[in-house]
Parts: sequence; C-alpha cells; structure tokens
Amino acid sequence: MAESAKPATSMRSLERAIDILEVFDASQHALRLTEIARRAGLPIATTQRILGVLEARGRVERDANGYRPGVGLIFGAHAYLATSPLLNAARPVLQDLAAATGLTASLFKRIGWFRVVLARVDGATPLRYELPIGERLPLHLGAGKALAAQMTDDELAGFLDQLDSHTRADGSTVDRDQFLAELSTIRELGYSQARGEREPGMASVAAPVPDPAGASAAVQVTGTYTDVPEDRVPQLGVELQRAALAIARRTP
Amino acid sequence: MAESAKPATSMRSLERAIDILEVFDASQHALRLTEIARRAGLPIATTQRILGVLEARGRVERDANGYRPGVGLIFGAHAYLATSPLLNAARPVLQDLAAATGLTASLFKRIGWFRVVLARVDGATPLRYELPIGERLPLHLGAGKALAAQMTDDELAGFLDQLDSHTRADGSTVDRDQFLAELSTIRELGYSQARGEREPGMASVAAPVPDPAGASAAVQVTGTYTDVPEDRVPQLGVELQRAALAIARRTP
DNA sequence: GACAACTTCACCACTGTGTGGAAAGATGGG
DNA sequence: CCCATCTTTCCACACAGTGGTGAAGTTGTC
Repeated sequence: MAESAKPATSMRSLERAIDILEVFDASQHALRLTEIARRAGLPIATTQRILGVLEARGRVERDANGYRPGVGLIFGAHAYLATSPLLNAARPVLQDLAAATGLTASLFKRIGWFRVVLARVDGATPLRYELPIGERLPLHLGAGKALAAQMTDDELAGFLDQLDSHTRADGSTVDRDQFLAELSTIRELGYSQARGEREPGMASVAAPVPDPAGASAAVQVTGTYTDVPEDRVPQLGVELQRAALAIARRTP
Repeated sequence: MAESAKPATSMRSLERAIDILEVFDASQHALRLTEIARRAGLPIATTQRILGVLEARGRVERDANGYRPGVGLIFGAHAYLATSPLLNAARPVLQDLAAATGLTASLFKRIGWFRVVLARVDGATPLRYELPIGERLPLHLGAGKALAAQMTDDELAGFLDQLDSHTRADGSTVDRDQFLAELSTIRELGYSQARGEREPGMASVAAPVPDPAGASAAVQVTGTYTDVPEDRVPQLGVELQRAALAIARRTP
C-alpha cells in the first residue's frame, strides 16, 4: 500500500469524504460506522461527521443495519452518461452493431486495473445474464484483453504484478508468457476474442477504440457459442474495428 | 427559494463540493469554471480548488470546453442499484410483471418534486423511446400521479405552488381542482392511469408501493395505446397493486 | 496583428472550520 | 443483569480551507 504523492490541490475533508464514498463502491451490503471508519482508515468521529453530511445530501442512506449508498448518487451517473462525448459518439454505433450482427454490443472503458461497462445494446437474443452499467470487470479476461493490449509496457508490468491468479471461467489457467503472446496477437490483428473466459458458454469479440491519448475504451459483441461460431470471428473482428474507428471519428 | 435550516452536522467544504456536483446533475454540456462558480454561488478560487480535487478523483472530467461529470460517478450509482433493498425486492416483481403483461415495467422513486427511474424491464415490444435509469421525470404527469397522490396535504400544496404550468404532451392543460380530483380518484382506486400525458402515444398504469414511512415509490407498466386499451386498464390496475404489495412485502 | 474580453491559475495571510480524543449513551448477547 | 461493542455528543485547539488579488493564458474582433 505505498502511498503516492499528494501533489497539487489538496483538501483533506473532501478527500476523505471521497474515500468514504469509495468504500461503498466496493462492498455489497450495508456497513456499520465502525467498519466504514476502519476501511477508510479514518477516526470514527470524523467518519461519522462526514457520513452525516452525505446522508443529509442523499449520497448515503441508513437503516438499522448501517449505512448504504444513497439515491443521490444516481444523478451524477446519469449526468455522466448523458454528457460523455465518448458515449454519445458510441451510442448510435452500438445500435448499428447490434442490428447488423444480431449480437449484444457493449462499450467498455478502462479504469485503473478494471474495465467498466458504459453502455449496452441488446441484439436479437437478449443475454440471459445481467451486466448492468457500472459493473467492474477484469482486464485479463474476455474483452478486457483488447484494453490490456493497449497498455504501455510499464502499465502492463504493474497490472500483471498485482494480478494474483489468472484463471478462466472454464478452469484453465494462463501464465504470463502465454498472456503476453496473446496480447501481441491482439495488437497485430486489431481485435481480441474470447470463449468462455469470463462467463461460461459465452463468446465475445472486441476492438479498442483508437485514441491519441492512449486508448482506454473498447467495443465488444457478445453471444453464445452458437451465436458466435469460430469461423464468424474474423468477419466480426473487422466489423468491430470499423465500429471502433467510427466511434473515435465521432468523438469530439 | 426559502433557505431552510442547516441543523446538525455541517462541513462547509464538503457541503460546497456537493453543491458543485449538483450543478452538473442539471446541465447537459460541459461548463466553464466561472459558470459553475456562478451557479453554485461560490467564489471562483474556491470552486476551482474543489473542482481540482474532484477531477483528481475522477468525479469530474475536463477538456477544452470546460468541466463535465466524470466516470467515477458511475460506481456510486452502481453500488446504490446493487444494494438498495427496494430495488432488490422490485427486480423479480418487475420481471414477472413484464412477462405477464407483455408491457414494459418500471420502478420509480420520488425525490423532491420529481420522480426518478430506478429500474426498467422491457416487455414483448421494447419501447421506442429511451428512458434511462436516473432520468428525472415530473410528478404531475403519467405515473407521477400515483406518487403525487401519496403526498401529505402540506407537501401537495408545496408541490402545486412551485408548478408553474400543468400542460400535457397532447397540449391539454389541467387546473388545480381537476388535478386534486384526479388524485383523490387515484387514492380510491389504488392505481393511476395516463394516456399521452408525458409522452404522446403512450399509455401507462401505475400503483404506489405501500410503505409505512409514506410511500415514495411506484410501479408502472407502459405501452402504446394499442398495447393498453382502455378496457384493459382496470385489470392492469389490479395486477399493479398486487405487484406493489409484493414489492413492499419483500422489502426488508 | 494588436486589443479587448474572458477564463484559468498561483499566491498567501487570516480565521473559522474541521479535527479527534474522551466520555456519555445505546444496544445486545450470554 | 452485567459486560462488551457500537454509536453519539462534546469541546478547545491548530491548521486546513478561504477568497481577494494579479499574472498568465486563451479566444475572438476589428
């Protein structure tokens, strides 16, 4: 847990409030005051004071079981989804992609060592499993590889170091060299593919959205093994690259 | 704009940061520093300092055009959606409702003088217009009436006072007495209905989710005029009440 | 190309806000 | 009923947050 720099602007109280909010981003159920304080690494009294404000402002809710994220958080996300140039550029492209392929098309963005689902348009057969917007998914499985392939060498090293195990949904494990080899294939081809890596029975093809400032987004189509037979992959790959390019073009 | 009390806990800087975030909740495009400061009613220097922190923490993004909401906001919303007892209770019920009626089922919650879309399950015919989660909709049109009908007299008075015009999507206007009469009908029947009030060509039926602490959520089904013929409404009304009750029962 | 208008940034001395230890109050298990 | 754990309230001090000011950067107009 090496603490990094605290460079330019600093505001302790705000910074701490965000720390507390981030505690909620992770866990699934209501948390007690003491627990939140512990996880955020803050004194209890301070934690409580901050939670009080957050609660008053609808950012946090509360019941007998403790504190939970509050409805107020919804608006920010909605505002982000509505104003993001990337998303506005991607939306029609995803529609087209879903219509043209009959598969479910999604847009991901890399955040730290994860990727996040930003948008999704269902194809002919809506997927059976949920994949709600905002979900955090790994970078080393499925469409994550399209993003991992775009990392700089330094980033990649850092990423691999914090990855403890690399096991796919089908139980197979991948070692570092295999993975690096795959990433370089992805860079060559311009798209990634996966079968049952993150979700058993599901296949996907993905392409990074080119971006001068280092690509951090990717488009993907997903479907069952039957929807995405092996021999359809190259064609889908090309279509995805076209889509990724279209998104990049339309992004201001 | 009567300022209310600022009782218990107060933390100026945090409070102000939230004010700034709320500025973004409203507007559609990137905002300049000066503009944000103006809207939040804060000194420029202070605004900038806060924005700096928010940006560093991914809550705000920035480009040549100014500041926009940041991706970081997504996680909070996701956490809320995942942990809200109301939502977890509602999800399966909405599924059933959509399956049983073939219509699109949604859950709303009242927040201030608005209602917010919390969840939506598409029916047989997915709706043509978007209604993304987090969207703020009026309380006096469509399914909003089911929520308005649950307000206390005081709340209702306050609500009507700040409502400047009451015009439906079809152009017809409603006066105060008409509206109050309709609300009391809704209370009697236990469900509300609307045709082309908020969205032309669309009809909906909605029922409030009972809650000891004053109902603030409602279930709804929507469809075209053809999907929801007049004579189907009473039956749907009953089904919605059942669904609303089921949600209330399942909510811890 | 020179001005004007606007926007953002860095500085810094003052002071009021946020801090957190400690003690009182709830809650609940055995 | 008592003890262990969690939550809330209190308060005096110190330092974090404040915001006026002016310089630096950007955009648009004539």
